[in-house]
Amino acid sequence: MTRWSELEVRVRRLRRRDLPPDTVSLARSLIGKVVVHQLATGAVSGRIVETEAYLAGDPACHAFRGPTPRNRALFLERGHAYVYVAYGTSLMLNVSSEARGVGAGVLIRAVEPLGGVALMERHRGVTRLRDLARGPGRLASALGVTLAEDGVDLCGPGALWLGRIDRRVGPVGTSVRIGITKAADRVLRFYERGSPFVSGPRRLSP
DNA sequence: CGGCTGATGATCT
DNA sequence: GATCATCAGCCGG
Repeated sequence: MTRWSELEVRVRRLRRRDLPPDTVSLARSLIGKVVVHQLATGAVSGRIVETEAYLAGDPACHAFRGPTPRNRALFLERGHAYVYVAYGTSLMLNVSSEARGVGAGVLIRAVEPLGGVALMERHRGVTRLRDLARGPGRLASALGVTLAEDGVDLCGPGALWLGRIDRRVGPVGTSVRIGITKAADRVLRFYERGSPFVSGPRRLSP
């Protein structure tokens, strides 16, 4: 019989059928779900508290101008990782969100640290819990996500996967997306109200 | 805490 | 050559 330490939480893998088959529903439904990464040095995990939807036909979506070497993972069936480099320094973790051939995804912008906190602190070089994975670049760093994870199936048997835990999800708020210039007025950001682990200016997360 | 700035390099035109 | 789905650090209130 498996024993769970007091501080550890049971996380069950999400199957593809657990993911809503459209981008907006997926972005909303990922709030409260969990990202787990099993590394050689240990497992890290975080509870998703903030996402953004990037739709098919959306000028802000990287897939807007069609497939390229960078964005090809956005065109995979929903539930695959799309990882890319932003501003030359930060990696962004997304989940592809539509049928194969349709380019769209959900950016995971922030997680509440769950397991492997010491390892995440090491990855980030900071110890303040609130700052470990608040913001998409920090999140990828904390979870040890690299370009090697681009295109992996998050619903498969791999080391990087999505899960759920038995815990209440607070009310989900919405706002415009952060840090973009195209289609900047569309309300496609989702966050858990009241979570201190959400990124962005406070006025966007009342 | 909010606002601003410079660093930084991959990606595509 | 332009454009970034960002971050850390610094400054003022």
